[in-house]
Amino acid sequence: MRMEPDLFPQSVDRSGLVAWVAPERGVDAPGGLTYVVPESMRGARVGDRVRVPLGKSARASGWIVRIATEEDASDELRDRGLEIGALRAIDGIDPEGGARFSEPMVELAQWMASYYCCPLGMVLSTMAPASVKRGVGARTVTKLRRVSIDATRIDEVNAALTPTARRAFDALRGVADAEFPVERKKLAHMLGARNAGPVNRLVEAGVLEEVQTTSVREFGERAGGMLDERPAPELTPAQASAVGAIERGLGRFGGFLLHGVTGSGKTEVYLRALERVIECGMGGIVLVPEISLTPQTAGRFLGRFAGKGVEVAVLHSGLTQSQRHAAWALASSGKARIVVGARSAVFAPVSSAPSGAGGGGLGIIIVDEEHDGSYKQDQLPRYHARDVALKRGQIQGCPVVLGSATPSLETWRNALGPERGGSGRFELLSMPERVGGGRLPRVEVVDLAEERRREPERTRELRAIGPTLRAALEQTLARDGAQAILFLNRRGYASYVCCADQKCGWFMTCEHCDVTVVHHRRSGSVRGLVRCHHCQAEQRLPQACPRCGGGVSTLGFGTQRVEEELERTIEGLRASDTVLRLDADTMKRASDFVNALERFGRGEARVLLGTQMVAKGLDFPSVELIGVINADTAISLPDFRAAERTFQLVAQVAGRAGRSAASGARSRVVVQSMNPEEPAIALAATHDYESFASEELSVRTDAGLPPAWRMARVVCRDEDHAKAERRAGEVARAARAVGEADLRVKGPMPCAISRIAGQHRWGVEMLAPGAAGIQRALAALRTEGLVRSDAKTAVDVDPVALL
DNA sequence: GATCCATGGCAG
DNA sequence: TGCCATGGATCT
Repeated sequence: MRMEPDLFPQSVDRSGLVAWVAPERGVDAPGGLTYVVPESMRGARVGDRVRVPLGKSARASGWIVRIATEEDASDELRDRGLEIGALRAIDGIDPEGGARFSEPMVELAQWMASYYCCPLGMVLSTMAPASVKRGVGARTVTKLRRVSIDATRIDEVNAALTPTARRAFDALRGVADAEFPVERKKLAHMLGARNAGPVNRLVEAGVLEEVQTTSVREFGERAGGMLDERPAPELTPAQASAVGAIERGLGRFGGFLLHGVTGSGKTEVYLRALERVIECGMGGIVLVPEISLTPQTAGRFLGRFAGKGVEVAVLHSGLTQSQRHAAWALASSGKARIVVGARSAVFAPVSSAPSGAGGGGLGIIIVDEEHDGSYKQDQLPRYHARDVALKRGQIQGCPVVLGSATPSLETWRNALGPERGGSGRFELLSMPERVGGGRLPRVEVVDLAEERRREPERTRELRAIGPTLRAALEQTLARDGAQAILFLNRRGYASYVCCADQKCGWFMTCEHCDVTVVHHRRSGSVRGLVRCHHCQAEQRLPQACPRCGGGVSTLGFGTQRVEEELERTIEGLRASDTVLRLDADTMKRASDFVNALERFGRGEARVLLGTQMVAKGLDFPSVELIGVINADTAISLPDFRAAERTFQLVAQVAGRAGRSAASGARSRVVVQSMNPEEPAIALAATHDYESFASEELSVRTDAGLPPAWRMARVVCRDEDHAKAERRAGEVARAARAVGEADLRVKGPMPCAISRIAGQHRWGVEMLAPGAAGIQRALAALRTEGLVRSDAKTAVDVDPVALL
């Protein structure tokens, strides 16, 4: 038998400790793999990033998630069939980066790994930015430290020094301990030397010694950008009472729903709560949807705290790797006590502030626009940042404030008392009025069918913008400087490519996906191309119908086509550059978006036309018209949340209007719809969230759907249709066999989009009255290896989109 | 009968 | 994730 050197753990120096390590990738061993802690790593702590041997000869990075003495661990290991003597040793601390976690964060990771069915190491890996793990932007600097010298040796040392070095030695005594370790140049300057020479002599004489310190480059412009230093306004009674409630909740866990209509001043409430947290010596995290993390938003937070000497780290997608690392380090060291960022900022190391920096830990987490879908990650681990924020608040004992004008039904239900069908878990803070007595804009819902009939005979062509919206737009443009925002949730030119002959009924679909394709036009090309919005595959626009040989036509309006229509048909928009189109096709990078918003803010364009991107948080005082070109795009999707999404979208877009006193009175919101009677649209138009929510909540409760019940979904993918179906079938059968009371298992069934990028998709839905039931069922399946999340299986707990 | 390659289980 | 054992399919 051949002996591997690694099989002699007796030969490693051991500290009598074993550590459980979660390797960064793949390995789904609950609780991690066990290793011996070598003597050289005596001080190892939970959360340290280490290198470990894995498999025959490979090495992997991972995190220590638990440490115990060999004695305490031996029984447990024996139960698992492991001998302490056979354990391998940790190689050492990962030399590449300093991504270590505090114990509460490791606890959070363990909860996520179990709740979202994801290997622990993978969770930890997503919790730290790649640049922090790899040490991008970190540099090692040699600094100097004072060595204590016996008084009797002072003369001896002096004798060996040159006169300038002797003077430096004298001056050294006057330097405060707190200055060390210090950089060579800086010390020379402090000692009054003209160059590093005398300092080097002192090193040679053994009075100073070199130490290696790693630091992350800091960026001077971190407080730059748009500083919004408007003075803190006086609070409205509703704001004051919300701030008061949050203040009373500081220092322990508690959930709050700040339900405030658009323009009710939610941000000011966040700022006040943060001020209190800072006064208490703690820090805070503010989460915002990725799309609304503009300099405008960040500037509000930076501006308020810049004057108070409190640093704010902003984590946005436009940062370079080393800037991201720097921002992380700033939070971790306690220099920045407030972190503003999108989804992944929920993991920011705010709690690990050293007490010396005045950081007593995490004092509050704020989740703005909590209903926003971008808080849910659509890759492993499929976590929801709002729910992770709540768990983190629970672990670290701080309040979590969820803010929205249109809360998700999940949150709404948690904020309602049991007498109204809720759980009463959160405290509800309502702000039903706009700041400064502004009125919510009056919303006109126009019936598109009716609008079409009203079109004059001579323009029989189909237009996206009906007479009412067109007239409103022309009136707005006639007023000096007034601007309009138009919203359409469809990219491209035309949404469908089909046979010109309706009797034929052919619709062009993607070769690789079970979806229709979208027609895009390119400048300089008349025919353009068709693109699949799921796999990005492109084809030429066909000239003839492949089924009957007839002509090809296109149907439906995308933003591209509406832009063209605006410039062609609206008086006052003939000149180029007056319409600014904002969608994923024109906005390739985060900076494009920022630039576009700045241009619109300066009035360089009169009309902003865009998709989702224009619905969120924008606040432009000269906007006097909001148009929703088609409110129905989401309503017929095969997803039980279709109505909720439609309501949120219409209400959010409408809220962009009349936000300044001057424009308030003139502001109009026009919503075009084929289904004006639909409650989601009609109630959004009257800003009646509560009626919509209570109606929708009772529908969901009767149907046994979230949020009344909890859901998890397993999707099996395979190139081979039969295999995908078979694997989904096994999952469904096993789920039914778990024997969990009240567990409803639906499927196997083909997903709403049954094929994407050549992969057939079959799903299984599990529903249970509470999260615990879902968790028990998933845990059982996980032990059987049926929900191992890999390239072919996706487990989605609390899914937000069912496509 | 030997060899190639895809698949699945496993790593402490 | 990456490695290796397994076994079925294919070539000589």
